[in-house]
Amino acid sequence: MAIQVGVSIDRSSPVPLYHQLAEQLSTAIASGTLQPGDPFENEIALAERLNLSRPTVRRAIQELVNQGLLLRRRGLGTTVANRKVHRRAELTSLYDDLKRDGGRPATTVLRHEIVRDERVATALDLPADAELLAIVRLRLSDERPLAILHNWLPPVFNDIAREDLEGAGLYAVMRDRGVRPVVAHQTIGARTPTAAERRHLGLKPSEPVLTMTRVAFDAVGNAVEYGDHCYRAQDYSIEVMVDER
Amino acid sequence: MAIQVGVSIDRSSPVPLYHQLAEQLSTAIASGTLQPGDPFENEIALAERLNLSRPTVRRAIQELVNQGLLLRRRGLGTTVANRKVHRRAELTSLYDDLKRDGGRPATTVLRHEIVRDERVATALDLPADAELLAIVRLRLSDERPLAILHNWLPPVFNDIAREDLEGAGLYAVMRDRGVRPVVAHQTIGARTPTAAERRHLGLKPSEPVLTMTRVAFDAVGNAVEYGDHCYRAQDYSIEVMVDER
DNA sequence: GTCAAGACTTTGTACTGACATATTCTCGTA
DNA sequence: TACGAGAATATGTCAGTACAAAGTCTTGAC
Repeated sequence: MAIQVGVSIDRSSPVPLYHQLAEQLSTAIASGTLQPGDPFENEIALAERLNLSRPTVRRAIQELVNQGLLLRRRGLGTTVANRKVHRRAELTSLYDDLKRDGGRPATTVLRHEIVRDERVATALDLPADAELLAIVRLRLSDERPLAILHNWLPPVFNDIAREDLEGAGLYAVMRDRGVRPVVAHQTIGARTPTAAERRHLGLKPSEPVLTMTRVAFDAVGNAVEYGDHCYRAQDYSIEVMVDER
Repeated sequence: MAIQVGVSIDRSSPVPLYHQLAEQLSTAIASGTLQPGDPFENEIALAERLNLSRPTVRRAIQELVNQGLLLRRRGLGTTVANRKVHRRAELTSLYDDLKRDGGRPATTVLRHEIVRDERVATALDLPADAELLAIVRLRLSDERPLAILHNWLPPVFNDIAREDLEGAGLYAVMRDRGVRPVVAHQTIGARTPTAAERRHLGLKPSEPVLTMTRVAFDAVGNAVEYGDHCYRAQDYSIEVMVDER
C-alpha cells in the first residue's frame, strides 16, 4: 500500500504548484517519512487527492527523479530510490564545506592585486588584456594550514576588498553580489609541492599535494572564476558525483 | 533573425517526437550550424513550422537546456549557450577515454578471484558475506604503465573471465551484459605510492600517485561496481564537470 | 498443473487551450 | 530630453483529455 504524504498547496503563493509539491515530497524523503524502496502514491491518485492536474503532479515527480530521489518504472509505479544515488547540490566552496563539517575555517590573504594574464583571460572568455583580480589565499582549518588557493576573477569583481575575503568563502562573497556559479569544469591532479607550498602547508618534501584547477560559470554562461588550488593530500580529498541522468 | 534549423520528424518511428527533435537540434549545435549566442527560433514558431504541439517542442528544448546547450530567458527568447558549459556525457571508463584520445590502451590482469570483503560489500549494499569478483588490472597506454585498477563486482558478474578484461574496458564488458552504470560517487585524493605500486608504475619514491575510489550504480539504483584506482600523477589527471542545473 | 491470452494498473507521449509574467521596445507626455 | 505607460514578444505555469506501451496479475484452456 502506498503511503500518503501530507502535502499542503498554497495556490496564492507565487512559487509554482509543481515546485511546492516537489519540495514537500523531497522533505518527506529526506526526513525518512518515505524510506528507500517504499512504493509511491501514483500520479493519478496524487493529482486527485491534491486537486491538481496530472501534468502538474508529473512535473513535480520529474523534478525528484532528476535529483535521483525517485525511480519511475512504467507499469510498475514509482518508488523511493536508494539513498546513495540521491544527488546533492554540488559546487560548494571549501570554506562552506569545512564549516558544514564542523571545522573552524580561517583565511589569510597572501596576495590581492589587479593583473593581466593571457592564459587565464582566455579560459574566462575575456579579451587577453582584461584586468583581473588575482588573489592568493591560505586556507586553514582548526588553525592548521590545509590549502593554497589561487584565484582570478573577471573585472566585475575588481572592487572586492582584501577584508571581504578573510571572513567568508569566495563563493559567499560572489553570492552577495548577486552572482551564483552553477557549472564548473574541474581538472584534478597531484604533484610534489614547490618550496613555497611546502613552507605554507608544512609539508615534508616527499609529501604530495592534490591540485584542482577550475573554471566556473553562472546560469547565463558567463565565466565568473578561474581557480588553481593545491591541498595537503594527507588531510583532504575531493568528492564528486558524476551522472548521466 | 532566428535561424531555421532543418528538421524532419518521423511520426511512424517508435522514438518519441520530442526526442527526435532534440537530437536534430543537438546535432545542429554540435556541427556549428548554430553558433553560441545565436538566437533560437521561438517555441511557438517552431511548433507551427513542424506541425508539433507547443508542449512537445518545449520538452525537446528542455532536454537541451538540461544538457547546457541552450539558454532560455523569459521574455527574451532562447539562445545557444557558450560552448564551455555544454555538459558532456560523463561516466566513461579510462579505457574508452584513452582510446578516444588516440592512445593505445592495454590491460594486464594481475589478479582475478572470488573474495569476501565486508567493507566493499557494505559500500555496494550487499550482505557482508557476499561473494565478490575482485580484479586487479594494470592499465597501459602506448606501452607505458599508467594506472593500477582494483575493482570489486557484485555476484551477477562472478562469471566474467580473465580474458574478457584484457581486450576491453570494464564498463564495456558490463554493457555487453546489459548493465549500464549511470551514477557514481568518486573520492579523489593523492598519496605516496606503496612499494608494489612504484614497481608496477615505474615511479621514483618521491613521485606521487593520484587515487580515486568509486561506487557506481545503474539506473535502478543497484550498485554495480566498487573501484579503487591509482594513477601515475605525472601522466594523468581527472576531469569532472559539476553543476546544479 | 502449466502456460498463454487477456484484463488491469501505471507511467509515457501528445495535443489543445488559457492565462501569467518577465523583458524589451515604442511612443506619447511632461 | 527624460521618463513612464503600454504594446509586443517570448517563455512559464496549469488544466484537461486521449491514447500508447510496459509490466503484473488473473483466468481459462489444455
